[in-house]
Amino acid sequence: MLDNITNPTTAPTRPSRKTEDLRTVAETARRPEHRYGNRPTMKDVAARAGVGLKTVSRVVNGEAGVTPDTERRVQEAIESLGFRRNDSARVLRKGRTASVGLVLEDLADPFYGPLSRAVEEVARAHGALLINGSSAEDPEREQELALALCARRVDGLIVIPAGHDHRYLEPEMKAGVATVFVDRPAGRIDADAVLSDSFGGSRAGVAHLIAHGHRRIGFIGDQPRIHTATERLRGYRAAMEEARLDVEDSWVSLGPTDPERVREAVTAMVSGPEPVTALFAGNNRVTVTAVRALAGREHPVALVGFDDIELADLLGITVIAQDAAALGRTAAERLFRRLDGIEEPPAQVVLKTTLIPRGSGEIPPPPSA
Amino acid sequence: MLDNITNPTTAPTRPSRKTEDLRTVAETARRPEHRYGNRPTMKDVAARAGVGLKTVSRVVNGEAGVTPDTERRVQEAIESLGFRRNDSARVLRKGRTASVGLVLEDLADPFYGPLSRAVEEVARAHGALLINGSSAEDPEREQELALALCARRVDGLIVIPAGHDHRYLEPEMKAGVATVFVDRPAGRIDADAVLSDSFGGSRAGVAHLIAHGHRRIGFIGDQPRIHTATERLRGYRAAMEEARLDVEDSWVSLGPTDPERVREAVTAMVSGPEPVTALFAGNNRVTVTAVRALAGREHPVALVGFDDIELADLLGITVIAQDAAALGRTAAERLFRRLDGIEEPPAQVVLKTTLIPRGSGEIPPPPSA
DNA sequence: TCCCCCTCTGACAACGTTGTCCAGGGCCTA
DNA sequence: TAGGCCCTGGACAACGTTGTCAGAGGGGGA
Repeated sequence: MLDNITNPTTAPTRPSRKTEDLRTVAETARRPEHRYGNRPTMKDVAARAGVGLKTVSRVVNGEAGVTPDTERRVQEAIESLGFRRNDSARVLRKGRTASVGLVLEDLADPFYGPLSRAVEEVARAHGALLINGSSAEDPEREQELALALCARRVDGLIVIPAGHDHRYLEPEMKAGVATVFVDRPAGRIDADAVLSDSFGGSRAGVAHLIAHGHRRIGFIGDQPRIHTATERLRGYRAAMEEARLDVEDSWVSLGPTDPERVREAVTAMVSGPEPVTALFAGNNRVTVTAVRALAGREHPVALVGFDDIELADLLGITVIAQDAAALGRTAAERLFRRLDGIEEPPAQVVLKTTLIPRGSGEIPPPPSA
Repeated sequence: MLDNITNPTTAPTRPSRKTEDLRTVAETARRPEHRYGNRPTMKDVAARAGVGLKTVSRVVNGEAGVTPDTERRVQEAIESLGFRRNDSARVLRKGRTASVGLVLEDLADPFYGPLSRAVEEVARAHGALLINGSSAEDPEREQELALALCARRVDGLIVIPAGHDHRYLEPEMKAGVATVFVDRPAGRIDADAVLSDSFGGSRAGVAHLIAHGHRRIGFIGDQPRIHTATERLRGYRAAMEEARLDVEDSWVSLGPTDPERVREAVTAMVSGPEPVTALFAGNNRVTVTAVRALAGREHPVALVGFDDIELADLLGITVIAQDAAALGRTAAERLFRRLDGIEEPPAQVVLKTTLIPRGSGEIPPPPSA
């Protein structure tokens, strides 16, 4: 898949007796035009400056032991040739790439933007670049991406898991790729993870609704194979149980979070003879669709959503906020501590969530209910 | 800056007469523990499988010319050693990295998430990975990032410029780094660019307000050194001029888009003896703050914002929408066409914007005005 | 004057992979 | 059975950089 590095349809090796001919072909093939566009190398710089290769290397890397005069000559040669060090070669030689990989679900999701940015900032502070890819919630794609990053020899990997089995990363981790999971724990391996308190947050949100008088509360969440989805459902059930409220099957809906599915689920729960009076939305996408679906209903339905959303303050949406940037930052810091050689057993860090009441969660149930 | 690839404080080269000693030191240093964690190489695989190096390479790359039996032996060796090809070395040898760089302003900005994702998808379709970095609107950081990416020998570069002088990229582009600018044009060099129609969109938005009866319209935009900011202001002025409306100095405010500054600007414009009756917001961040600042005012102020925003439909905010994903996709496609060797003169592609009326832009001015 | 040491410099190998080319063996044909 | 061809496999160099080490040159002390 991620494999089609140019395969420049090599000239058919038709045999020939004349070595000169072959030599010519070889020479031509050896320097295809787009090979780095024939960029100057340190060797070229050295030749131009009339110094040795290693001296150029020293200048480029600011190592000590070069006379000012020599350094100047080298610098001039660098300037005039437009030389730029080839970090690919450097990486090969040094064994560290100064880059980390981030596998997330969807870079376009407003939840992951700040997370990714936070990781990037920490990486930058450590002089590393960030390569990121979206798994689109597809375990196979997650694996493909993560392994491609390992093949690039990223120093570390931050993964927001789509799948539930990460044993495929074991050889990589053993080989020294620092790995931290975020937002969801790793499956079937022992690894660092940084999570939000989905269970606790959800329980608090549902308890909030119960405290405002609701007894019939619906839960709409993501697909059950996603860890946070089931954790949040667990929080919902826990809160209901603690209030000694039964949960009817029709009050719970897990599944894809596309608008159509969510809209249907919302409509089903708030209609009928015995509708729910409040909804708990399992993530930002669900919340958004729920708000749209509920807008303009005559009997307002209370709503609490997991994840904060831009403009939620203006719309008065009560949410359980998690700090995406903090997730990313914490994970990245842990990653770099590992890269700095600190040995600790793998651990899970759980970040607290915050209930932000803004109105939608404080709507009381209709008197009839 | 991006330079601190491990510098493993080399053992002080204290001179010694005993060559054996030095040899030992050298051997130890040659294989520092964390050098790829001593990963197996093709050589190791070859030894284990009892075949030649090149044969392993052939198997790994799925090249023809290996007997099924040999292939099986090699595969087994790969499995049992946990071998994974080192793409760093591959890249060095092949000259193409199958990766592209994306320099944007802020990955956490909801406008850039979809853009970045779109670039990623196109890259993925071409078997390339995406390295991205945020310039934080700092020209120096943009340059640092772009050049670091070039040093990594990315095949191509997509840049959302923060600065106005991109001559620093000329040697890179000459050396074959395909480069496409997005959202804003390149400065002082001739290069591909994919833009939204800031001028036209802004003009249409302001004309929309004028058509609804407004005569006193304010413009709040980003810093004047940002191309889109001045283009949108130009669109504002054009619309006003076409309607033969004078623009008072106090109606125009350009500057940083942090909430404090924007809030002050909004307040200043809508207060006083002769307030504006409508506002045009120069980008998503301004729009958001403007909506907050205007919320709860007794006399509603009309508002049109540049960039669509999540939930804007529910809040009834009229916007000039641009398609961030299309920007990214178009730019990436152009990039890969260049990488495929298509030679065309650099061109600017301008994508249309869409006016989406949702209410806030259709509020008439108060009768008194 | 000679020797030692220190500073600066460059030759060389190595990083792990792939492209080129050659060799050996099996098979087919004459 | 010999000759030629194809198929498979391997030796080797090269990609561009950095670490090691040795040599050249100069200065200072004995």
